[in-house]
Amino acid sequence: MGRGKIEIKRMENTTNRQVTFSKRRAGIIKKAKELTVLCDAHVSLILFSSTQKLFEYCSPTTTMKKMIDRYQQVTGTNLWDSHYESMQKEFNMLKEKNERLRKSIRQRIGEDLDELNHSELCGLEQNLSEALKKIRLTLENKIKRQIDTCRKKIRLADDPRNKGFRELQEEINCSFDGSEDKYESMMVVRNNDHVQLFPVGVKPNHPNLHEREYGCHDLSLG
Amino acid sequence: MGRGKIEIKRMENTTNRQVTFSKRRAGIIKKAKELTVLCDAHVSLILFSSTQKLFEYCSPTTTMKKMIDRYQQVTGTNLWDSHYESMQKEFNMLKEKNERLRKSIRQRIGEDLDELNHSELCGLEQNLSEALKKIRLTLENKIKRQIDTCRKKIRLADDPRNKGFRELQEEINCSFDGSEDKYESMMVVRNNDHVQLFPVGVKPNHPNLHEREYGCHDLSLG
DNA sequence: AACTATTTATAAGA
DNA sequence: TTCTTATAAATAGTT
Repeated sequence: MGRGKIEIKRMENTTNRQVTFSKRRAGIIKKAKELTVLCDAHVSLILFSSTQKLFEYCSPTTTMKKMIDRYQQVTGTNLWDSHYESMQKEFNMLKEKNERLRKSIRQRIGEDLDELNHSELCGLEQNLSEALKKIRLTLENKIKRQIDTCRKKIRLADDPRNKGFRELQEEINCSFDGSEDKYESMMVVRNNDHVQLFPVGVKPNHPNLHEREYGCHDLSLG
Repeated sequence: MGRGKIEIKRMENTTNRQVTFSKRRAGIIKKAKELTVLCDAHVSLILFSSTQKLFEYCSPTTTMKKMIDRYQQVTGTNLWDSHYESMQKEFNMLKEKNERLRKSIRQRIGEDLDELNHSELCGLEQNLSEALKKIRLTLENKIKRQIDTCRKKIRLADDPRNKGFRELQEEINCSFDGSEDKYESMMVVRNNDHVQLFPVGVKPNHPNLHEREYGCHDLSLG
């Protein structure tokens, strides 16, 4: 049914194959709908294109699950059990992966180091060193940007041509105890190539405060 | 397509309905076959007539079970939910946890740092610093112990009261290029409070060797 | 189940 | 992709 007759065999031209799939997919789904309505039938249709895209139709009088349940009942095949098995497998794999990730983090915290041999310890040391460099750089850049912004505002405020000094000052305070970062001020201590940053704020400055804070966000391994 | 046009609504005449079901059933199954072959698609079709009779088609390149498994994988709907609801929940929780662990590791490698606010960055910095201290301490202790062991053995070997010098010497070599640690010797470079260790061995000493080795063990997040 | 007038689906082209 | 249209295919009503 078309301009010419075609042989029913795999269409070699990819574009053609995809276009034909689109058209015939629409056709078969229409047929399924008509069959449902005209003949009071229950129809479920699952299609995967050659590009692995999913299309489906299911009579509105039923659901995919009901159709499959019924299919099993009639055919006697039990699809659930084998599915349960495969799910169990996936589950265990995920668990293993999870354990490996936890172990990696524990080692990155400095625990369970005895299990590593020398070469692995060296690798870990190097890896953490580099990470630390990146983190300190990020931190430093962040501070620098904020200090710059601050300076600009102060310069603006100090300029005698500018009126509304009070309002500007308030703005500065606003942006400084930052809704974004929740700290008020920062102490930067530089020793060798190492920058240490201490937030100075109204919050009680427990020595392990940061660790616990970070922990809250990302180390809750439970 | 027929002697007359029909309206798409339930056919009231039972005989007619059943005849039409037969004809259209054959039609839709033929379409499913053609779609399979022409477009290299995977098709599964389940039909229940109004008399509850089952008919089915499945592309010969797959099976009903595979189609259903794939269907739920793609849709995420879990047809088996009612059977294995609790397992599904656990599975999803595990998946989420997994994602959080990965993110934590990425940050500990120095990636995705922009997502952290200042306080979190400080915490991470402190956390890594401390971990690094522990790792370096462990590494140093390991070396020290090995050097001590070595010294003892040499002292023993040098003692003129001891016979079998050659055997002892071999034992020393054995424990030194260690089945455990797979390196032959170590260079310890101390600068400030920072100890850097360079394995000196027969293996080609690529600058990123450790990182890659460690990566093999613990950073394979896939 | 077979026939056939018609409708419908669609292949190729725009 | 979407529309057009000539033609093939499906099928409703009939036998």
